[in-house]
Amino acid sequence: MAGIRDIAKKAGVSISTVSYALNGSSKVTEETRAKIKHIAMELNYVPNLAGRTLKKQSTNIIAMYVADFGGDFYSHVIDGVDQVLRANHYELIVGAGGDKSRALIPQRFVDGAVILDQAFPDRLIKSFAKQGSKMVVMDRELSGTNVHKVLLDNTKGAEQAIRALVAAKVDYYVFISGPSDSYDSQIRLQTALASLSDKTDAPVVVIPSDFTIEGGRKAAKKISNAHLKNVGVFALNDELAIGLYEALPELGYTVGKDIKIIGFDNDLIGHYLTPQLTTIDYSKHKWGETAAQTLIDMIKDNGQASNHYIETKVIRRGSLGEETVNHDQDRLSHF
Amino acid sequence: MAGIRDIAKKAGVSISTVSYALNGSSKVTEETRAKIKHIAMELNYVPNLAGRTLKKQSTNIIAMYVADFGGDFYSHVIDGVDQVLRANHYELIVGAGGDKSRALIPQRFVDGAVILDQAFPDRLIKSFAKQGSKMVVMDRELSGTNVHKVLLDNTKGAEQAIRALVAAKVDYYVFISGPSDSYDSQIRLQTALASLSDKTDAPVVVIPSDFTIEGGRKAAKKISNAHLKNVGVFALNDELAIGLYEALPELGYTVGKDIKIIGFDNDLIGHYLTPQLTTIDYSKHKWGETAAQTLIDMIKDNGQASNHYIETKVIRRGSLGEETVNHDQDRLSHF
DNA sequence: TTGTAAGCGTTATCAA
DNA sequence: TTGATAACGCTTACAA
Repeated sequence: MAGIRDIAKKAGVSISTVSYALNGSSKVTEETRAKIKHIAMELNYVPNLAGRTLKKQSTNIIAMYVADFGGDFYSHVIDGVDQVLRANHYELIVGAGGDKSRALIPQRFVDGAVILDQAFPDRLIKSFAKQGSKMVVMDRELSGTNVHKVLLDNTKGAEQAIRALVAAKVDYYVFISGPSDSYDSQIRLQTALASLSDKTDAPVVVIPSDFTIEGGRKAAKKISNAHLKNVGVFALNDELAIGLYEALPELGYTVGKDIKIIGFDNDLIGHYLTPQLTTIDYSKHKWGETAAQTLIDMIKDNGQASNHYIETKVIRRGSLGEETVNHDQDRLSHF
Repeated sequence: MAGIRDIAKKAGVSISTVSYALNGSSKVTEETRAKIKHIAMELNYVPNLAGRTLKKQSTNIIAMYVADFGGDFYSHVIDGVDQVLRANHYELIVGAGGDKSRALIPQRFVDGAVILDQAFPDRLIKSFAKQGSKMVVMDRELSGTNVHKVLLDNTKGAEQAIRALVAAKVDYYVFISGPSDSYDSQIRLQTALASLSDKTDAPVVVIPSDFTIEGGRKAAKKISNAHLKNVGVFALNDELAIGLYEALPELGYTVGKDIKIIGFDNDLIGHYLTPQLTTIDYSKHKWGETAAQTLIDMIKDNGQASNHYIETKVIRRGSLGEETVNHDQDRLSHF
């Protein structure tokens, strides 16, 4: 492992000259710089990040934390984050969850963090912030010094979902929720309940679930057991809706006819279901971009940073019944 | 940012005592240790990783590089990697692609790397290996000092696919390939061609493509333009097959009837297509586990490390025609 | 233009 | 059992 000293020795100069030459300082002859660069190349020199970090107290690396890598979701968000960071000369690493990788933040191995992982405790975020680490959260109501939030506009999204569902003229309503500690689930459910009671007196059943396909299957059984017909379901995410699609046929329901479904997230799979799933869409990519930009603003400390909300819109497809479908917008809707 | 010196000062001891106390050395009274730990906690002390790394020359962090985070694929592989690393007290970070994050390897920011990204140049891997970095590759034929490979058994998988396709009794064969620089694609295509010519003299058309859904759509048009009927398609990955499913109906084809399709990868979406997609499956999770274990063996240098191949199997579903389907094994097949 | 030397936060050797 | 100190690889102020 060649270091700066090896280069210095071989070039017959001091280590500071090497450092200057390699870091593009103008204090050095183009001639010596050339010589030094040549030798560095020969020796396969790579600067040791630990040494540099120790001195500079910054790494230009940003960490992002996600709950998992599954499904057609995180990839777009991460991509958005990555793109903006790259344009600003930051490097992105993604934490695969777990306690130890979270420690990279206070350990100063990263200059900042983007958090989209409900399992990342509020307590830790607050404590890191107090110690001066900059963070952007995408999954909770939390902001203050060193923490900003960039959230999905769950409220608007849930309202749009309810409006679409009410327009489908059903007799009963069912809301299937996510885990109780999910911020998204809480807001969507709360808004949906309020919004529905504004519009109709029809009965609504809430089925607590967990945002998984399996949860959707179980919910289907509950709906069937309650003998509900002509029912409108707001599945608070698309995975639940997928589970419904899997279980409903054998329970004697036909999606789009005696059961109308709207989801949330515009998961790619919804496009392949029959009938296609009506859902609430938003730009995952832009969400990521905005989060990254906010973090950069915080780090550069130019006073630009602020909290943000990401817009939602309805993707109308067959699951609410044929009459409401609009096929045109479909193909491009995943981004 | 409290450091080890702050603690020492406050405790009225030397910094070395603090270091010993915090690192569980037996050279220190339980009493002083308790006192020091208490103060450390009070000051929100977190060891600075750069300082520690500089001294210890290892971080216990492993990097994994993937091409992207999309689809129902990487999550399982990453999960397998993560699980094994965690059990061995290593931390996983995932590189979102891009030049700079690759530099983390020679910079000794990480103790080793798992590479599943065709865009990561061979040249770099070899050069890093020469400088002493340990790596496991999952996407190419490359091994030697400091590099081992853990590969999918593409050969066996392709043979299985061809055997299944031939059994479906078609008149023509079409192979749709991935990008020409993809190792997986190369092996699958090469094996498929050899295997088919062993079994039949029926004509085979090779359509070069790119492993994307869009690529599959385009391939469908080519098949239609060639006026092929009763054709058996080996889509070298499932995304291509999905593209076929999207485009074929409007071209007058019915999957499972006049066109039989087999894919590769067992993507989750294949389960939701009509008819369900027959495909080649393998344990993505185990693949990741094996790669991680191999890397750990290399780092611990216990002579255990070796190259590995991951087994494949056929998931029979409707796309080869009804008679070959076996529904039982389906639900559990994603893992 | 180049060299000397201090210092970043930690660990580990040696002496007390 | 504890403390003083060198060392890790690099950057940078200051001296030459």
